[in-house]
Amino acid sequence: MQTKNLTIGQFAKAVGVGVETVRYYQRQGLLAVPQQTQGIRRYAEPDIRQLRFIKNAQKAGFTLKEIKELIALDASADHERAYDIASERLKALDEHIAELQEARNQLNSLANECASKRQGQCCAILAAFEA
Amino acid sequence: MQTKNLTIGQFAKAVGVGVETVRYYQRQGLLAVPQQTQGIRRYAEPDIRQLRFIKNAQKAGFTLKEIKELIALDASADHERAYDIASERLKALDEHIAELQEARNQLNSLANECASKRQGQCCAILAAFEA
DNA sequence: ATAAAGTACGTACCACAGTACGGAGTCAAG
DNA sequence: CTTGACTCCGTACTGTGGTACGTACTTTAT
Repeated sequence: MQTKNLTIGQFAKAVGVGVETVRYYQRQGLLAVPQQTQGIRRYAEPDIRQLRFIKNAQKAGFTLKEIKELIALDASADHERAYDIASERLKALDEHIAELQEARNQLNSLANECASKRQGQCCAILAAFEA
Repeated sequence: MQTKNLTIGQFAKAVGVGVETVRYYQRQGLLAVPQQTQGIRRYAEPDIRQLRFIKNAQKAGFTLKEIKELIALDASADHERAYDIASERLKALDEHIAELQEARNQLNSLANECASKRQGQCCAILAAFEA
């Protein structure tokens, strides 16, 4: 048997989330709630793929709400809309990355400055944000 | 007069935040609460620099709690600790950027894939996250 | 056969970073 | 000298993404 063999605990562990998170996603309508057999639900491959999808989309910066929309789109095969959403997210992602890059560089030069003149009453890190 | 001339509304506007945000930061101990004259507080340059500092640090990914610590460090001149915090944040920032970069590239190739074969029942975006 | 571990479900709670609201006071312009 | 805009203050509420808790039931190992 390779289908419907996982309990919620094994299922959650397989994807690296907590049991409560699985239940939370189910409540939010992000994850299908499988039929229960004698009061216990069983999870299988499709469920794992679904949960992984959620986690991957989350990494790409989608909110759970957006992910829910994506899932709905999957069902309705609204290709156009999915593309639009992805493009939008891509743009936002690029902007966000650029911002972080900027912040990173700023912080980096501050830290270097601080490291080099390890004597003054500094502190460049604290002072320079104020500029 | 160029000192203590701004009301909270002008002050907030000068830095691009809401009045309620200013008050929130004051409650959180991130922003000094100036003396009030006849019931109205007045803000000046140092306050603006302080608020800008908070906003800049936030852009670098510091939480308000961490920013509060940084401010306290500024007062105590704990140079060492500030450097450590900055280094830590820098590392986290690099990791975060790498993650986003990864997610971005994945999402990008999905979107391209989707755009090129604009006919199949696709949808690569939705399908490929599942892989 | 019983104890420990796991599950289902509902409700409550958490951190984070604000945002909104209501009442009372103040200040500036007409 | 009143109207409207702004301020102060406290408390409450929001959204996001979970986490925890208690009760009842089931399953698994001993």
